[in-house]
Amino acid sequence: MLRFAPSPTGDMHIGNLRVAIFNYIVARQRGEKLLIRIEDTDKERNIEGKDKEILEILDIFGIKYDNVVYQSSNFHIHQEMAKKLLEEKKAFACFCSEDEIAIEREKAKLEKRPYRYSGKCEYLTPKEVEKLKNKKPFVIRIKKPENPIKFNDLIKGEIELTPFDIDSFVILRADLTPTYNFACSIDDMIYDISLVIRGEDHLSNTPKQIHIRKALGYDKEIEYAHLPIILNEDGKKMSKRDNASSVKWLLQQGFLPEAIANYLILLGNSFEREVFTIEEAIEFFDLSKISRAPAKFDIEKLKFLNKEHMKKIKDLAKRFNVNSIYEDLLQIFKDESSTLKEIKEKFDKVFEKSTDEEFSREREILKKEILENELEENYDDFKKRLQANTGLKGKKLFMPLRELLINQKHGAEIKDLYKAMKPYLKEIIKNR
RNA sequence: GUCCCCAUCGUCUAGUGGUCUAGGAUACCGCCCUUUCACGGCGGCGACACGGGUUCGAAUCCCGUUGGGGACGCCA
Repeated sequence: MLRFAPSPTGDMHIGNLRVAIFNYIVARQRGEKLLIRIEDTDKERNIEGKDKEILEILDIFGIKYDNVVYQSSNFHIHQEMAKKLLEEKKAFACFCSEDEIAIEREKAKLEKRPYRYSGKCEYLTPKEVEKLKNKKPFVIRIKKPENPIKFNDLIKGEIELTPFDIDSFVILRADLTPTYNFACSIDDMIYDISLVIRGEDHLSNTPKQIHIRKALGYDKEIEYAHLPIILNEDGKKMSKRDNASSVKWLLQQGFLPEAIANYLILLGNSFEREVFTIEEAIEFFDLSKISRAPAKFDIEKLKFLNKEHMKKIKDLAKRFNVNSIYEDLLQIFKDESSTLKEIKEKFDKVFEKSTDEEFSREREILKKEILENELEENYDDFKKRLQANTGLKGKKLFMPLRELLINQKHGAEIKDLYKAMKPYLKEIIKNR
């Protein structure tokens, strides 16, 4: 079983979505199930409704999963496991206050050395522990391992972390809730996860999680693949400040889910084809071939892919919830737009009044001519008549004419527009 | 600061010692099409971070430098 484990603490990030897509693809390739695990261990930061939003987004992208679980519902198991480690002396109660730790951390920074837990509470006698337990709040720390922890990452290769870098870290908070690493490690164990695909920012958590399971006596090896992170234009990690990092924002901008998914799969990869769907990618995607270097997000390339995927859409009127007589016009706008939003903006403009001064006189002449006569079947005949009866020609004919049609000076060929708009052309021009 | 990861056109990448005067895509520029713009067709610009090795031969292997990124929470 594979899993996608988002925390419900903010908008879905494209990096997260990429992780979800890859988990889905690989689960399908391996014929394994996909579990969605909502990591809601931090009560303070959980945002009401974000879990539903995440599931909706997975749905929009066509990511099918077999089950959804909430990490908080396993708290009792996490607590039991912590108790077990405590009894086996693989973990210990730590009475250091947050202030004390903060001071030590500050000191380490000043001395330009990495902060590590002092080990102060590790060797308290059982009697001392009992005494302190009644007086002070405490956390549970797991003892750091005796030997380095090694694992083989499917993307990064062999990774090793020393006991010093793993450190004796907190597994249970003072309020008895588990920390991320502890809950995650145990849940991966109890749901029998075979492969964890996640972002590179978790790379140094992995040895800690392996250490936890080893301490619990779980021998089965879980495979890992850590994806390089996505950088913004400036080469920094994409954050909430970057609009494009939000899946919701991209969707609002009129990017198709198919195109976004396509782009996220393509990023850091190379295939024979560049334009494809998630389902098609299952055929040729290879996790081990992802570039190990972080990649910059390029919205221009996304636009290109969006255009490609938009070509396939035949029911734009339905998508925009407008009368199907406008389908042909929408299709013309589609050819010159790179997002749905762009199409819609061009379409909406057709129904607005023209305010442009430059050709207002020519527009009036043409408007009168068009409204007073029957429309020709053929555009060329229509054009000839306008030319003959108004005396307008060249730029002074075509620019105002296009403005009458679509309220823009530039755009698709008038011939095509005429054909598409003929049934309702007079209506539009009347209100222009 | 410490640990870990990474390094080919602006961007995403192909490339696993000779087939590389480095291929593709995108972006950009030009021409054609179009009485305009876009689409489409054709073409162009553009990269092996640097310095040492190894080798007959290095984008490719090794070392170093530089640069970038990630991690160092009772966040996930």
